[in-house]
Amino acid sequence: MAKDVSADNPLNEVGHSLTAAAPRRRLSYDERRAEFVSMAIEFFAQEGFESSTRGLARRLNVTQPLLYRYFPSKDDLIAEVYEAVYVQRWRDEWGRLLADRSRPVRDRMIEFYHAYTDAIFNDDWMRIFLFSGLKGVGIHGQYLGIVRERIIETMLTEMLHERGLAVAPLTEEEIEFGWTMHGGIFYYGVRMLIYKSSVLNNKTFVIESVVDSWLSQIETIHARARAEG
Amino acid sequence: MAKDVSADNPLNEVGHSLTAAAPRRRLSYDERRAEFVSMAIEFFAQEGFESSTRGLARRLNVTQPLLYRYFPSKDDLIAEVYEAVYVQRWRDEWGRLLADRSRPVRDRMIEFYHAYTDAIFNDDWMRIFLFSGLKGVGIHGQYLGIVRERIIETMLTEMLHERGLAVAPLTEEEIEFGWTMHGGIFYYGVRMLIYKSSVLNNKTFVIESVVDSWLSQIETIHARARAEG
DNA sequence: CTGGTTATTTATCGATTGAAAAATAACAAC
DNA sequence: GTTGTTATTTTTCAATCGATAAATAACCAG
Repeated sequence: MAKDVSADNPLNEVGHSLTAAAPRRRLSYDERRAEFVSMAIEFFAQEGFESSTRGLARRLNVTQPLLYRYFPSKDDLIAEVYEAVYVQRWRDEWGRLLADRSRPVRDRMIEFYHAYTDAIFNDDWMRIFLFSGLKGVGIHGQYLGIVRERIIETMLTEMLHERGLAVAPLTEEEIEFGWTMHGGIFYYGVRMLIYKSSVLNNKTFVIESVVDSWLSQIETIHARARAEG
Repeated sequence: MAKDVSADNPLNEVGHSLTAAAPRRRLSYDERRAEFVSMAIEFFAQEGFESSTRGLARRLNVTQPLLYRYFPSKDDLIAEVYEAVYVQRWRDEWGRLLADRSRPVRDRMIEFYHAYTDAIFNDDWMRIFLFSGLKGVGIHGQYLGIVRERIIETMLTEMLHERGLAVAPLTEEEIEFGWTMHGGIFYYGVRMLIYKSSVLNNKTFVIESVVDSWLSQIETIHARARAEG
């Protein structure tokens, strides 16, 4: 009987390893595991989390059952993908940057949004963020809580402080208005990376115009919210 | 041999039709078909398009092969779902409302966004919109083209006309700035319906503050874009 | 009631899925 | 080299997938 070269087999038709030319360096268990997670991020971001473990193994040039040596189940692997994307790519210095009162708030906000969008405006991050939202993954809510606390509320507090306005407590209206600024910038990334629309190739313009637009109105929001409070 | 009550079978354990109490009225082929599409919208929006035709049939209280009497394939059914959501829910009067020069532009924009969000701020629409974006479905790009043409560009043209400013041609910067307003409002719906965040329960506030914020800045954008041209 | 037509179910197919068990290959220590 | 350990593959399974064909049930016109 002819040898069954099945889809699970990472060898090519003549039976030579596809990686023979560059024999894989022997990695530690943890390094190999991290390598798998890293590739899984890219794979699931492109193909969706419903894609098969066989498809992932093919991309990794290994057989599908090998994945089960490193991860108990597909769901556990997916959980690690979320963790790697949401937790590991968050930079604590973003919060510190926004709170640095030696600089004008506008400068800080613009610099923050440049750094933040540098981190999230890529296929992997954007697609996994939307996938996880649609699937109701718990870590998603935590992430948005952190954005609110460390980004939205910090920007509001700093702006009100700079203008000598009453800060605490922030109103829900002010925070919601902060989210609309955040959403305006975020949606630019969605159109570019998810919908593949042809967008204006000028991120600086988008960030600055949204921030300036927001700054021009926040004082009115502030005053009205307190008056009606 | 005992009767096999499989998952495909819409009868319960004792063999009685689950709809026996309310015998289904005999519908025409087209009505029945529309009923299936309508339920499919809800089903796929909740479960994702990777969910099985058996799951859909279970919700419809019919057997899975019956779906293939009305739709040649799962992909064809999905295409009809997109059609129903994207095409049938679009209201041509939105464009006319925005172009009605007997009223102030701000009023028109706010009324439009109330009507538009009334149509799209629901689970079905929002989830299918995001699902289709992630899957790269073609109709998605068409839809965004229509939004740009009939909404974004119309609002810009009307606003510039009302203020006696040069209208044609609109610059890419002005249009991109229009998208940021749209995105700010859209993201409010995403947070509410996709991420299930607790948002401010005041859609009017969100619409009016975003529109006012945009109106306060658009003239600056306009002047700068023309100067740098 | 009878015959024909349409709607629906039953039964089944081959392909693919996540996962487990067992066999083998690669490597390190001695 | 020999031995023990780890990494990887081979083989296989039951469940589930989209889809087809055949059988049955419901309905309508005469």
